[in-house]
Amino acid sequence: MSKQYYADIIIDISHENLDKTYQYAIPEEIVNDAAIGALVIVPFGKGNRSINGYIVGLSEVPKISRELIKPIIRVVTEAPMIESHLIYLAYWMKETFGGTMNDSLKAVIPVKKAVKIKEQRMLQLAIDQDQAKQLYYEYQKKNNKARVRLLEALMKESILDYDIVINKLNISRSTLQGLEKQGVTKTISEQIYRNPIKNHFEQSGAVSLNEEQEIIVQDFLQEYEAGIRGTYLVHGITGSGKTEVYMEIIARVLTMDRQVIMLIPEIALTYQTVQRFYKRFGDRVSILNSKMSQGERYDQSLRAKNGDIDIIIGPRSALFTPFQKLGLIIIDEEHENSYKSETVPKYHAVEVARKRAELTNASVLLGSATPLLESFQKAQTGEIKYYSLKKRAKEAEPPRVWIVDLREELKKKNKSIFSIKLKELIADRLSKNEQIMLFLNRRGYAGFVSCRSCGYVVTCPHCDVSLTSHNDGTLTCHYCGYSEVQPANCPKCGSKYIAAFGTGTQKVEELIKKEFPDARVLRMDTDTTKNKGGHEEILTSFSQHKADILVGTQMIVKGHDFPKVTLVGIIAADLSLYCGDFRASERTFQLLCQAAGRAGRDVLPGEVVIQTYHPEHYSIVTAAQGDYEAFYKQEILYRTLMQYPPIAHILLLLITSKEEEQAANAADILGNATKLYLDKNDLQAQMIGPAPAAISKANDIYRRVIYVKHKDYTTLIDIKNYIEGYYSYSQQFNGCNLQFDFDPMISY
DNA sequence: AGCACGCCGACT
DNA sequence: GTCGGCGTGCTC
Repeated sequence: MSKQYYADIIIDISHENLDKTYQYAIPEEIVNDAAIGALVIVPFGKGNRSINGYIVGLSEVPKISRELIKPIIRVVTEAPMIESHLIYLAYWMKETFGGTMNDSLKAVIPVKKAVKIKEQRMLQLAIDQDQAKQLYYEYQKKNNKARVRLLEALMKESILDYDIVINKLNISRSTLQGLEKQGVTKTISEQIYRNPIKNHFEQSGAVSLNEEQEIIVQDFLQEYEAGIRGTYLVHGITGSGKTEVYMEIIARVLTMDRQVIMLIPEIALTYQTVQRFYKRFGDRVSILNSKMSQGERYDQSLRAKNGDIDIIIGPRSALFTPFQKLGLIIIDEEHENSYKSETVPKYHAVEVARKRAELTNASVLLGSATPLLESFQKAQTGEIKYYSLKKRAKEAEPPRVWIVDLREELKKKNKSIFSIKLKELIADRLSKNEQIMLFLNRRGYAGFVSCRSCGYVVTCPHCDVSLTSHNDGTLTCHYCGYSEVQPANCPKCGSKYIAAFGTGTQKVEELIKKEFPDARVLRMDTDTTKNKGGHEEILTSFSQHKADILVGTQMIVKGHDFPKVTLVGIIAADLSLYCGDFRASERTFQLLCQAAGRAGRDVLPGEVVIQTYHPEHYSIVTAAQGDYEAFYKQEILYRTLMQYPPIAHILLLLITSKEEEQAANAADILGNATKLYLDKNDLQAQMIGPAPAAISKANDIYRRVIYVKHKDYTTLIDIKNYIEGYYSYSQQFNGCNLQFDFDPMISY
């Protein structure tokens, strides 16, 4: 007799109580078909009624007593469903990026709870008032308390919300069922799709492409129509018209009866972008964004599944839109950090997109002005196909870039945060009535408060970070939101010389107002964009020239075109350069390129001032020249030397616990286990740690990290699997949490 | 969601 | 006793 296998199955009934897995036995004759993701029919409940389910896990061990486990009736092999694809994708994500199957399923399958929100169920009388009255007395006589309660309510209000009836009126489902069967009441469920797009746009046809764009479109489509599928990278400088290329390609893919997912960074999901797509593709397009309710998101995925739409535009999560005939996934600005998930499984959208495309015979199109080093390297080796767009679509001249050495400024006795050059150019633009953007790289450097006599820094009592000072005299923690009043005296030495240091956006705004009292200044940061439309509001009023200067962080350099901006000032370019992260140079380069790209988008020529203490650093020099390839050559050298991604790969283990000792112990144990595993298997991997994380405490939770470096990603996955197994079988990690991150994009 | 079990008042 | 209404809890 051969071995008995078991399958974990999620039941295809939309109900919270059933939102878990059940174990079924796999009959021997269907073992080969019972793969993860497969649609199966299983007996369920007391009456063993046949119900659809999906296999989400396989094992050889029964989790409950064997007698209770029923066998699977059959595997449905005829029609592979999108659900099967997505569940398999979830399984692949779990294996590749770590975490449980549950974590992965949550990322991939829209929340089941949303079904309730979507289905606005109402309860109505199925009989007229007179009959109702009669029944009412009858029930009263029979002392049917629940029925009396319900009828009373229904006679007063002819239509009631189903949930209110159950919860507020305390009517159980069995009561309702009885009445429904007798034809006293009826439930009506309306499925109202919430189409997030309210306005109707005028349709517009194809646009004319320039030669560069045309070549890319033709080449891509030629391969596509020949049935070739792959990954493509469009490397196009800012303003080179990548979006037009996408639209042409999308239009053609649609005519071939395939559907399209287009990912864009949340921050770029502006009215402008969406509008362009609606104009071109009408109501076959839908969008997904974080401001939408769960119900709205669920609706979109349902519309996609039913084939009511062909294009979905959205952030990372749109990757899992259940299109039946997916033909193309586009990832715009593929270098953006937001494409990496911050929660388990910590996947990167580019990798998952390539996997999903592989499963559904689709192509992937990546676009960026500053591609991920990973992607560009793959383009170099030919693993993905490379296209470049070098011309600015509007024939605008590239901006003139000035690198200002801040050390020289000090020598010239200029103590202001604005260099002489920058001040001169600001004054010039103000006089010409043109606009200016001042960009501040805020990372870990927003006005922390320290004592000038003893050096004490005010830190968050719950997190291992310094507090940030705000104009209203409070100090806030950006990790947990903790806030306190700024002390007048140093809590440690009592000195009154305690003040905010560093340059926050507020500070820059203040200083600008001092230097140029007549300039109208707008500030954009997390403070001013807190309320709903804050973001859009500020950008709109700036584009309408209601202000001369826009001061802000990262967010001002992404998306949005401002034709009248002819000067971009980068206050301190190297703030992101030495943050102890192997991607620091790459990120600095990206930010500088983006910021520079904001200047002179239209006919007016633009200028950029980069202020830095490291004018000779290659990421600053190459960014000033707008030379990606030069940057790449330097950076890949560094990555090779240090064995960093994409040359080698990194597996990060994050161990957290409310107790510092527990976290430390667990990290030590896992460190030893890892070391043993590496030695035993003779793996030439490098292990760093265990050590406290850079942010060693966040929200009162202590954090330890272990890094493992190795040439092969697959080896790291093996290591992860081993540690994951070790961790889950061992009892000694109570109160701890373990997370994995491959080739991290953020510092821990 | 669907089903059964057990409690309770009412009726024969 | 027994029947029907009603609430609750479980489903591999």
